[in-house]
Amino acid sequence: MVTTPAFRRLPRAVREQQMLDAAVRVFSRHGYHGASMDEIAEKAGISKPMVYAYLGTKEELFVACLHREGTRMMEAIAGAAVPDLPADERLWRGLRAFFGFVGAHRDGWAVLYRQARAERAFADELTMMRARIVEVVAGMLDHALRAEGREVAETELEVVAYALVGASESLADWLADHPDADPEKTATRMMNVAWLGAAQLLHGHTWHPGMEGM
Amino acid sequence: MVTTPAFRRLPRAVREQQMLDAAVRVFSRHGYHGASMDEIAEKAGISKPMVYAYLGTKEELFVACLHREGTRMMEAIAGAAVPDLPADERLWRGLRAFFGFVGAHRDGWAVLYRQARAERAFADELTMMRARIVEVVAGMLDHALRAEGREVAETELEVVAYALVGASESLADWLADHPDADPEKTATRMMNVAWLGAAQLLHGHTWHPGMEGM
DNA sequence: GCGTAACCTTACGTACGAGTAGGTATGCTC
DNA sequence: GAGCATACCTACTCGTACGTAAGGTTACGC
Repeated sequence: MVTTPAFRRLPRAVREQQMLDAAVRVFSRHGYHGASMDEIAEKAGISKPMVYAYLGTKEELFVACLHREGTRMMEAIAGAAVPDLPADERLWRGLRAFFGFVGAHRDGWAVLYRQARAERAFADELTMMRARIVEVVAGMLDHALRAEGREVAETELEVVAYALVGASESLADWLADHPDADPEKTATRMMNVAWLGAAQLLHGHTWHPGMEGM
Repeated sequence: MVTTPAFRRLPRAVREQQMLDAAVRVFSRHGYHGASMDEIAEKAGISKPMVYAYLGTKEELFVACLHREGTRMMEAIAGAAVPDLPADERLWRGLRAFFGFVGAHRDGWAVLYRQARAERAFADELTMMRARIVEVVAGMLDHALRAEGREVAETELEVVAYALVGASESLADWLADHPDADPEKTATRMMNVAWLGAAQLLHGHTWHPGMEGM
């Protein structure tokens, strides 16, 4: 008696994606520690040893999730913020893509990101990803500055870029916690804070202690 | 034979503080889950049942840490940002106090910010604390706006405030990871981004889609 | 049609860490 | 200096979940 098995065998590449899908869902629901490999396997419709065979330990699995989702996000942003455009146009498109992505993956990306920050083991991975974005933003600012004949120390630039990226991350977090919020509007608000502040810097205005009330 | 005991008995209040000190250190080093009650007890120079007797379960212990560090931070900020000063002066003093606190209590900050965010169980506590800060910042902006006869929707204000708070948190995170960085300088940089951007808003300049390159 | 390799499973070892039972010493009060 | 409350300890239970050993099943090459 040959019963057609409910779930056919599938090639490795397909299963891996199913596992990653399940892992992202479970990790984002229960957190890194709260998630169990058993549940991930179950949600992926597969047994636990397969997960270990394909994606390795829990830690490696989480890194794989982080990597896939992070790459997707980077691609979404890179695809939108094409070079050879004015800096503000690029920034705007980049922000819109970023918030669009986060808005579309509320359960996935934002939560995964939050988890990664808490664990020392993933700090490096995270730092590298953020560094790439900060570099891009700093590059935009630098480009715009040079176009106006100004120049700013690299560290200075980096810290400002870091602040802008941080503000975006926080708004992304806020977005993830407010399901009915509009990503587009959020991006506009971020653009207001970022660009108006940056524009001031571009025009040589800086604030320093002792000039309060001016 | 009466050997003087190496560690004398201490009143409850003192031991509780020692336990909290140890807990903050351990939590910030290994994360909420990575930390073990045994290690916390050991670092506090006491045995585990005492921790349970005084501060309760692991979760309650963490909340106690969160509460103490959070209160300290709030007090540091509130003590600096006195009312009845111009908005920018208040913002500057608040920022300086904030970054000063983080610089001096890097462990406490790590617990508050990185660990508490990851765990759903502590999200509420965190959200409330942040909400209080956002409210204060939004109040500053609102005050400054009214002084100039302008008015902005409350939601708008809140999101901008949220972005500024987020940027500060990120820079604080950066500060925590760079032991040789100067809190004062970091505060100045944050002030630049925040206040120059906000000043633009105050003067009625806003950015909106479609005005790129202007 | 048959072997081989890849796919997939059940069932387990094991370690770690939260929380507790029950007992000992110390200092304070009268 | 007896009694009592409080500080404190050693040594244990027990659940949970990571990671694995060893064996069954399907597809595919030849």
